[in-house]
Amino acid sequence: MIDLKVLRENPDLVRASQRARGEDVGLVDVVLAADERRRSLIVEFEGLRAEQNLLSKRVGSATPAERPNLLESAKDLANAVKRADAERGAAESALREASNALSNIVEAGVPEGSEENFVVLEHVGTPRDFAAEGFEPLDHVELGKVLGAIDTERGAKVSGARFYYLTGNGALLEFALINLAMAQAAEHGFIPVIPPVLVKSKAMEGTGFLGQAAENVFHLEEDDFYLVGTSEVPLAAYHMDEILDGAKLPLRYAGFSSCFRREAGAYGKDTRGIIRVHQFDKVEMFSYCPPDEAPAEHRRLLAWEKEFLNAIEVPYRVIDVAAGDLGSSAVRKFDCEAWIPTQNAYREVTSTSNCTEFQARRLNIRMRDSEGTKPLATLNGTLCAVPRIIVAILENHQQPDGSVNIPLALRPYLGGREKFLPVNA
RNA sequence: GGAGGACUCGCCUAGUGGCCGAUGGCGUCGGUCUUGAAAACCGAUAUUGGGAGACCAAUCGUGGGUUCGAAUCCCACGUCCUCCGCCA
Repeated sequence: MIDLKVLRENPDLVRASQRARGEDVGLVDVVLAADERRRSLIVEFEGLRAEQNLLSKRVGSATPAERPNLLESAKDLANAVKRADAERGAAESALREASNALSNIVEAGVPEGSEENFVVLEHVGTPRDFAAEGFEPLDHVELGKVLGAIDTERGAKVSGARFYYLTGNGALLEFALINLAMAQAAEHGFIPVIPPVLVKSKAMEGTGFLGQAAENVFHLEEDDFYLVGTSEVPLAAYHMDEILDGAKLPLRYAGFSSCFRREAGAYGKDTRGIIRVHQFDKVEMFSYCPPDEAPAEHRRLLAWEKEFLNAIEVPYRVIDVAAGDLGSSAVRKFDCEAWIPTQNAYREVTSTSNCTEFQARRLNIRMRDSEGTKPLATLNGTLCAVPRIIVAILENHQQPDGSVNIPLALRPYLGGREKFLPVNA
């Protein structure tokens, strides 16, 4: 939810933001009207209520003789108060609904346009020249088979499309990646967290995933639970309804969890392999910080993402995502895209978003400092989304004999091994 | 699953229909005293909304209800605790 004060004082800013996102600009006026109506109904209700409070006090101290008359008018007033209260309540929910539909106000400098209008900020590393090395690289599905690491066929047999088993080397590689990521996070002061992956609607809604992203969320009808698509959700909701001590910010958490995504609207996209799957594990960074520090914190999260990608030694580029491709909570988003040789393309492996006070307002999370209490900023960033990182490692570090070199940083977590070797079928 | 009990301001707690936005203690902050600190003493110390403001309104787990008036009475739900059963 955006700041209604900003909306009232500078509606054009919000209109421009909606336009940049390609979202409904007219919503701004709907929200303004709802806000207007709500405030006038509050004034009406409170006036009546104050009158009633006075009258009630007089009833208490009235003599038996004057009591019946007072009670008579008090009764009328009580009805009027009840009516006004109901109208006020309705106006408040109308405003909430309308303002919840508004996306966060995009940061100045975000590229205009939609998905394809991103701006490349930098390239890190150089893709290998497999032709020069004299062999044709295998894709991660084939490598996964050769190494006994990924079993997509049995994943499909047991659970359907977009499911897979990580086996042997694949499973060990996941554990190593998680350990490396958590070690890095802890070193930088993140508190490691293993959160619940089933959450109530309040958590899902407050994080902003029940709006435009709702179709990608698994919902357990019978128990009214939602399966999280990222530990961002339970990490953001962790401090729901709390006031945090400003002196202890930024507060940083690194959450490890399974993530579940319906991938609706992705029919036919990335159907091969484990680039786009319904279930995967991920280490996610999450930060609560003062609003004025949010842009700097955003850059720090990006730097930590790069640190991890540097450690696994794959070429990647960093992009500044265009306004039309931002989530509703985010004002700006940087993605890191790893080079995938067999696709001859950079593919998203991490993503970091600055959500400013948008989520905090919805989740009722505030900070207290010398200036009082106010909403704080929340930011998130991927540290390690396991399957995509596995794809990047296997494809980029493969050797002509089908083996895969293990990046130096991962070796301590794999018993010192230097490479994954093909297994006999 | 069954039976009881609890839920009040950062923490603990008083409060059974109007004198209660709410007592007291702890903690925190400010002051007096002190070379400094501690102790003692004095004072301050919830949140939200409306209003330019004096102020006004709301909030005692949540939502309903009774009443002129609810922290207080009634109903439902939630959370936690204890006991019993069941499962491991």
